[in-house]
Amino acid sequence: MTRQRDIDVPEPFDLAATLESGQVFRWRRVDSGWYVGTVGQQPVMLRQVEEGLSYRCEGGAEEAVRRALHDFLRLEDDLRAIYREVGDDPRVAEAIGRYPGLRLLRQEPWECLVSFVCSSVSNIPRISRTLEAVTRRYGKPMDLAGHTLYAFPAPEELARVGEGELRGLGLGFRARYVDAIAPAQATGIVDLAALRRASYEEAKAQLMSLPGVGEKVADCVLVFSLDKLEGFPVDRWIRRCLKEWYFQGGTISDAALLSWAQARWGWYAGYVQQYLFHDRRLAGAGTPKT
DNA sequence: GGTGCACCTGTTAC
DNA sequence: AGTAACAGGTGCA
Repeated sequence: MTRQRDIDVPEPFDLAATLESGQVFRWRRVDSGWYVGTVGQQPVMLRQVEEGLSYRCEGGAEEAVRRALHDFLRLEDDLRAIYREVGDDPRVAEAIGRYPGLRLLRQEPWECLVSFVCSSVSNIPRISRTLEAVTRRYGKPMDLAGHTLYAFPAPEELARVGEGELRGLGLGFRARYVDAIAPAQATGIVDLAALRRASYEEAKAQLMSLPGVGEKVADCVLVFSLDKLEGFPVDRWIRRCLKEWYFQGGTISDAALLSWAQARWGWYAGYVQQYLFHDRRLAGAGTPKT
């Protein structure tokens, strides 16, 4: 039996911008403002309403889901305070002004890791499609209010699949990485949960020891799932807009851009990156080539 | 430490 | 219609 509840959320809050800003790839909009996805292993529906946020879940799970949502949506983050800290930068202020209420999410580290390994030289629609294919094929199916969704397969489950089959699902050259990372997780070579308590540098070094995980993917996993908000993923879009806005289009390495951004924005770097990325991507301001 | 290239594959641009 | 360029990068010479 599906139950519906409401939850208070801090202002500002924008569910659509948050779920559609390229942090998560398996949430989908269904009808009349409702989104369906999973939080933890639970199927959940979310809809923003005037008074806050409504959620639907399986009866009996209401309280657990409420707590999980608080975690997932990072409701403890005070966006107004963050805006005060970084809003003195006109470019950042502009992006904030266009998407007030866009929040970082606190994702399940394993799914987040696989997602961003699969993101390299790809695009959001394709990432969504291939992750959806993987979960349909190997994830446990669940039903909520007539919608079928799938749990993200555990490392042990993906470890049994094999590279060839992953390629068949559309992962391309990324299949080799996932095929190597899954057994490493399954056997505990890297303990993602423990990385939450490690320093940014230590956690990043461990992530980058995995095949298919470089600076950029590591920072995505750190910001989106491991509470390291000082991470600052430098992708094509960010590289381009930073060079253009702050370096007069000059030559500067990704490593230098990263240090510069972290020195400038500190713990808020992850938030700034997400606003700049989302804004730049939707603005479609020219196609970056390097 | 920097540069150049290959890597899958679906879209989009000429 | 055919082809090239491009996409939330990474690994390796």
